[in-house]
Amino acid sequence: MTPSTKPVRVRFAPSPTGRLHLGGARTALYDYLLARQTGGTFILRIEDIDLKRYVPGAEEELKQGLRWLGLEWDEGPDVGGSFGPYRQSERKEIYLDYARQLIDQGKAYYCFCTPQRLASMREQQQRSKLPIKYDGTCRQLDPGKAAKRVAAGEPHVIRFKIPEEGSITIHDYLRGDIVVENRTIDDYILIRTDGFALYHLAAMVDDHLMKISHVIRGSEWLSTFPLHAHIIRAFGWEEPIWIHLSIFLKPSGKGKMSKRESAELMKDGYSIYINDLQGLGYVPEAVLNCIALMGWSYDDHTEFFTKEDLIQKFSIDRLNPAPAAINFTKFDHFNGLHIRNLSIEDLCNRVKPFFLNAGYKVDDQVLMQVTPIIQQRIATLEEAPTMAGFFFEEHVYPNPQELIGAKMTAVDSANALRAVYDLLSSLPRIDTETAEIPMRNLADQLHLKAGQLFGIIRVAVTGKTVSPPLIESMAIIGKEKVLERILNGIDMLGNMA
RNA sequence: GCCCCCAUCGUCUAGCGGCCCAGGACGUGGCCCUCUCAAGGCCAAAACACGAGUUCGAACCUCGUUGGGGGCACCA
Repeated sequence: MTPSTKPVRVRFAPSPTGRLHLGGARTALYDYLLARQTGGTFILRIEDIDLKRYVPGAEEELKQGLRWLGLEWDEGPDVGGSFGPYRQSERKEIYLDYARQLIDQGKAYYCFCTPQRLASMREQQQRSKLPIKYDGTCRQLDPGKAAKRVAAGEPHVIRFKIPEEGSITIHDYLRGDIVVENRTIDDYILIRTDGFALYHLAAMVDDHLMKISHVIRGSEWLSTFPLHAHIIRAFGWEEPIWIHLSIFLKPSGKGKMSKRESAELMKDGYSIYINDLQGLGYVPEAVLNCIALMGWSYDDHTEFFTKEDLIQKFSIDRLNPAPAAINFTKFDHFNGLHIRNLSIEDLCNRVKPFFLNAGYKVDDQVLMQVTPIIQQRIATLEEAPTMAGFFFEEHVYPNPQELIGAKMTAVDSANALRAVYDLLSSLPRIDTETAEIPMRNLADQLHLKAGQLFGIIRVAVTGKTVSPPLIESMAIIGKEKVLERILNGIDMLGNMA
């Protein structure tokens, strides 16, 4: 059994400096699932302490993405909660207070080294192939004297004092114990010259104050994990359960997803950004299903999951720490599965904007009839207009060459179409019941294969060589328009002969 | 360069010492169904990175090598 049958408090803590991508969404999803299945709390915290990196609109996009995926947060911006504020930019003083506590206890110290000095120090270390690390100059300073320099207004930062000797054992839920020598850990800066905290302090303080029980984050934090544990232990706080998720690799499996790689993907109609996925015709159900499976599995064969399934079946015990490459073709497949899992009405609503966007005037009555016959033929919603746009068009413009049946001449084809016209116009209406058998019989009479005959009609009526089932399509288009299009096809063939 | 993490089909993964000459899924190839395209069904090719060790027995445990990844900021 999962150890988390008690209600958890988990947080998704993105910095609003970039867009919400699949990796972030997956972290948020796991947070959400854990919270929902234990009756716990899912918190959204905006990590925007660094105002210099503020990106307008990023927070909004982030929230939109989460909402689109259906990952509603219980505490955070817009919804409040009793552990706020939930934006780090509004918590500056809190962090300063805690940093000063560490100073008082001798667990942190003031540092007056200038950025220039640090840069040249690093350069030298790099040249001598030494580990790159603060050299500890200000660590030796007398605390009293340092305090006086601070009081006098000398620019300074606050650094955490890592013990010189020994090692620290930290525990990641997926990897077990990790032992790190203290001498390899840097005396990281906690508070900058401008008084703002850095992530390392801010996140630990917030997690503690917000009573976070499980920290789920990317494995890029693994290298500063020992520092974080040191900070928490310096305060004497209880540690959360740490779960470091693997990162997402590019589809090739070689290297992490980069900006450049994303641009390449966009050309193929794929994107790692949640807000793009919506426009590309992906349904949130499929996105959730896919990212859930990147690093988590239920058993050796079950792969289709709805959000409710996931809430019920997710378990951190079945998480996999190995990095994973995104497989977009599988993404398409899952999107198809979830599209087929939708009710007709639901699918109508989702597909409509894509028809509108493609410039079609959508008749809702027609759409209701069209949707069932395209449901199993589209992998993304975006494919709907190209597949079925002709249903909403007044006229259709076939390629004359395609009007000629397989192994037939233009004259043969025109004759066949004429016969079809006579047949169909004699019917009270055109649908599978009334037209299927007569049409097949006609093909026989003309010594044609059904496929040959149907092919010609298909091109004349839909304008395309590939379409939903012919007779069902004609039933939707209606007798009048069908006959009109067939006449037009006969004309086109006549002009060719 | 230093620190840390990871390692099963092309990709996502199951496997936690004998059930595995390794199971599922996507993709690929073939067949069936079929008015085109799909969907669906069936079949096939396709992997335990390498080397030592532990053990009666290793994909599973240990060590090393190799490969991949992350980090080394007054970013998060």
